[in-house]
Order: sequence, then structure tokens, then C-alpha cells
Amino acid sequence: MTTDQRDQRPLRADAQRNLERVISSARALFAERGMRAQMEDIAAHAGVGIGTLYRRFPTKEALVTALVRQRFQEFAVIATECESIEDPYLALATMMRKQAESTEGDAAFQLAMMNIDSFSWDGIEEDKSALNAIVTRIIKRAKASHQVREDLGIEDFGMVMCGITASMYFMHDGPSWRRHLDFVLAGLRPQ
Amino acid sequence: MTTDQRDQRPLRADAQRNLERVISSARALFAERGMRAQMEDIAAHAGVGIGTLYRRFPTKEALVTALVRQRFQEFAVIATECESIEDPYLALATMMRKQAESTEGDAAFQLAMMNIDSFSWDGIEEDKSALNAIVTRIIKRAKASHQVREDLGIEDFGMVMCGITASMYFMHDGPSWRRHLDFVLAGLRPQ
DNA sequence: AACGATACGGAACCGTGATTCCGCTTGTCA
DNA sequence: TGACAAGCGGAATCACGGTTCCGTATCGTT
Repeated sequence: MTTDQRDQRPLRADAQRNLERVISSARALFAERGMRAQMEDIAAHAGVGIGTLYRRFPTKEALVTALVRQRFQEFAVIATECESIEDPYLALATMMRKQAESTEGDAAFQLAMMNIDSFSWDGIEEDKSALNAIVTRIIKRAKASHQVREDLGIEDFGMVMCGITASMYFMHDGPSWRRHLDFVLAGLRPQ
Repeated sequence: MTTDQRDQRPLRADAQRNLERVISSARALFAERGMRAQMEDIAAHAGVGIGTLYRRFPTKEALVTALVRQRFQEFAVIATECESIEDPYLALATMMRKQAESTEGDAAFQLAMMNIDSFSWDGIEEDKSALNAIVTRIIKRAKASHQVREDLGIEDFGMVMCGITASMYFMHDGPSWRRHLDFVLAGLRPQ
């Protein structure tokens, strides 16, 4: 779940506890400082030594990737929930709103969304395409109901969410990113 | 113009030449590598020593800021040109298109637009507000003609351009940022 | 309770890249 | 054309942060 299911024997009790602390501290510090959050600070915040942190995540990149994967999985859950909304357009709009909402304050994910820092994000593809499958269905349904432009595609979804994420990440003052989302949702309508 | 008008005596001929080379190399390398472009490489690309580069721009931040100011000034020119377009909505839309277009490949500016890297961007405010004045007029006119939402504000403009810049900066594959701009322009219409 | 596998802490190490320093060179001006 | 301020180059310095290493501590099993 966290690192990877592939590894066998369960963690020692204390190690498991530390792992959870590290993840939650990482989330908190990345949210607070973006990618500038330092490994050492994360360890300290979690109340463990750096060595311990590195035992679970061999690099900073690995740590960030783990966090991002979790969020993609959460996205998939949200998308699935929204798929059961009757109105096709509302399903799409609600999904976008909820995903954006859940992204707020998750700098690690935001960065991944935006591909910053030349990380390779190994192992994300899998989670990403699982999500894409669901989103594609939702878009298809919305198009079939003629409530959104016919030329809307799954790639547009990624791009637009990236832009909205940017508004969220960068514009700390100014109007809320929600407004940006509103504009885009309106712009998705036919024509 | 480049560094600051405030400094008196004109540069020595060779220094002026080098300054221009440095600026153009900086633009090129930032475009190519984003903020990862290194001072040393910029100097080398310009055919000067690092010491020379640092003589004009005491820090990397100063260099980037200079480039960004130039672009804001260019934005102002574009905005002014567009102000003379008769149709109010077209004026706004064209301005946004042209500004975005001129931003393509200018990583330094893109970063500024997005506020990355915790730079302070000292001295930009001036140029920024000069631009804002013009844009505000264009928006006001568009609203008066009822061709865009009544609640559109100058802050929305900044946010939206930031989002589009992000699409431009981050989504090297996928659809073009122009599509994102299309969505937003459509979404700016009344209601 | 004893033992080996796991895990822990954190000082030391290292690479990267910005910035400084200073002895030498060149443009400008009288 | 001589003097000197302005400019130049680039090796050396520094700071910062990620990563490694290893002696010690703890867990879980027999």
C-alpha cells in the first residue's frame, strides 16, 4: 500500500509505526514548504533519525512518489464515486471539483501533476492509467449526452487539472483556484 | 533598461556588448533548461567569464528578474496594441492569446508568473502595475459590452494566465496550451 | 533468557552550483 | 600615449541538502 505490496514479511511493529509517522510528516511538510521541505526536517518532524527515513525510502524521490501514488489511488476512489451520479455533466464537474478539493494542500502531488523537478515518478503510470480508465468513461458519457464539447478528450482533462493545480499552488493571494475551475467548467460546454 | 536606468555613466563599449550577449544567452538557456540553467553555462554560452556575468548581475535572482521585467514591458506593449481593437471581447481575447504566445519558451518569465523558487522579484511591481492598468481598461470595456461575465476582475486575469502558463511549462506532451486558453476564453463569456 | 534479524540515530561525506576574490587587461580620456 | 577606472577571467570558496555508514538498540522467535 505505502511503499509497495511486493515486499513480503510485515514490518516490525516499531518500524510500521515509524513509517506511518514519516509519511504523515512528509505530507505535512511538503504541504507547508513544497518540494523545499528537507529530508532531515521530515525525519525530525516524525521524531526519527534520518537513517530511519532512508531505510524506508532510499531517496527523496521515492518518498514523494509514494505520496503521489496514494493520491492517485484516492482520485480513483473519488472518480468511481462520481460515476454513479445520474446527470452526466454533473458527474464530470463534480469529479473535477472533488479531485481538486482533495489536492489542496498536497504539494507533493501538485508537483507530480505538474512534472516539476525532473523526477521520474517511477511506478506511477500504473495508478495513473487506472484512474484514466474511469475518467475516460465519465467523459464519454458526458459527451454522449451532448452536455460538453464533442472534442473533449482525456488529455484535456490532465492539462486542465494541471492548470488548476498551478493556480492552487502558485496563487496564494488573489482569487481562489475554484474560480479558475468555474471558468474551465463553463468553457467545457458545447461549442 | 536592462539592469536599471538609475545607474549613471554609460557602460564601456565592450561591457555593453557583453551585457547584451549575457542577456540573450540567459534567455536561451532558461528557455532550454528552465531555472536549472546554471550561471556558469550562461557565461560560457555568452563567451564571457563568470566574473563578468556577476559584475552585471550580482545574483542569479537579479538576472532572472531583469529578464522578467523586460517581458512585462513587452506585455504592456502588446496590451496597448490590442486596446485599439474595436470589438471589446476580441480585444481581450487577442491580448490573452498574444501574451501567451509571446511567453512560449521564456522559462524565466513563466517561473515569475508562477512565483516559483521563492524569489522576491524585487522591482517587478512597477512594471506589473503598469501592465495591470492597461489590462484593467480592456476588461472593463469587455464587461461594459456584456460580452464577458460581469464578475470578471483583473485578479482573474492573473490567475488564468498563470494556469495557462503552467500548461505551457509543464505539459510538454499532450494537447497544446492553446486548447486550455480556448476553454478559458469560452468560460469567460456571460454566465 | 538468548540470539539473530531488523531497525535506529545521526555524524560524516559528497556533489552541485552559486558567489567571491583578485591579479591581469583594455577602453577612455586628457 | 600614459594613467587609471572599469572590466575581465576563472580558480577557489561556501553553503546547502541529499545520502551513506556503522556502531548500538530493539523486536520477535525459540
